[in-house]
Amino acid sequence: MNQVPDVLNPACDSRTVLRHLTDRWAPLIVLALVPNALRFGELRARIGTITPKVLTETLRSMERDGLVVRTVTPSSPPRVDYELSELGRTLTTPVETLREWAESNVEAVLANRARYDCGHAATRGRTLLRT
Amino acid sequence: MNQVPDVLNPACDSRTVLRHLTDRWAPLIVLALVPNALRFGELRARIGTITPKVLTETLRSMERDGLVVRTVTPSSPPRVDYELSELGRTLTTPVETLREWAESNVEAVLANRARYDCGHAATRGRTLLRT
DNA sequence: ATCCTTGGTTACGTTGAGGTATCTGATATC
DNA sequence: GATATCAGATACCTCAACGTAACCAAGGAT
Repeated sequence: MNQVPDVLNPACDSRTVLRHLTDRWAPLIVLALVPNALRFGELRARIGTITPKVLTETLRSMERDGLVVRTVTPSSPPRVDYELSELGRTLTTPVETLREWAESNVEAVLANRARYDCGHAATRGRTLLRT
Repeated sequence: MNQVPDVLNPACDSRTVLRHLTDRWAPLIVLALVPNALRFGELRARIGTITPKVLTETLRSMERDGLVVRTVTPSSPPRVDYELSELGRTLTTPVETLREWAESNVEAVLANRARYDCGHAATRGRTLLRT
């Protein structure tokens, strides 16, 4: 359909894929699954603040996209493992790159915010550049 | 405060930074500004579907984080240019990496979705594995 | 005079992602 | 029996993000 996918083209499906990758929890799930497969409960604990409902939803949609493989072991208490698919594993680099940026630039960003908030309490509203 | 920033730690600020990077429009704005600075209207046209309100909001918060520099030229019709800051430019690689993933895997993802939707229309609801 | 343009602002309405709370089904253990 | 475990399901609610529509100020062009 589209000759060359282009995220900057609003009609291109790649934009929805990008959006999906940048869902609130998807990057964290990918990061959590990079080292090894995890069970539902482990994944939940690893991420810390996600609710079971949202975790299920996000995992389902990632499974649908073929990023994650869900394996059910029908034992006495059921056991369900989630792991990155082959395609999902190719996300490792992009997501890790993002993670590294975030982690190594938190301080800078927080400092910028503080400076901005401070400076704009004074110059209130109008963009200076007088004359 | 935090010794080692870790996105997988719910309390770590790096998580909010990551979340901010994955705002709906932020990645697209970064991508649009990589080649060169753009005026408000150009940026809007480049992205295609963003409303002025949301564009303003997103640009303001990116300016606050020190990712984008806003330059006002008080001419007759006002002129405002937006460009990536030095810090913002360091986002080029992470975001481009994500973009490339999205663009080169759209087809695969769409195919996976189709297969999933098809296979699960039949097996409806219950996880098979009968007996 | 009036219109056009640029880069917004403001007030308002909507929606869907995400959260909360409670429940289930199958075993297994106490 | 009673209770715990695991992996969710379900109903319901909230809120912040996002969208829509209208408006504005200043100067230049017509």
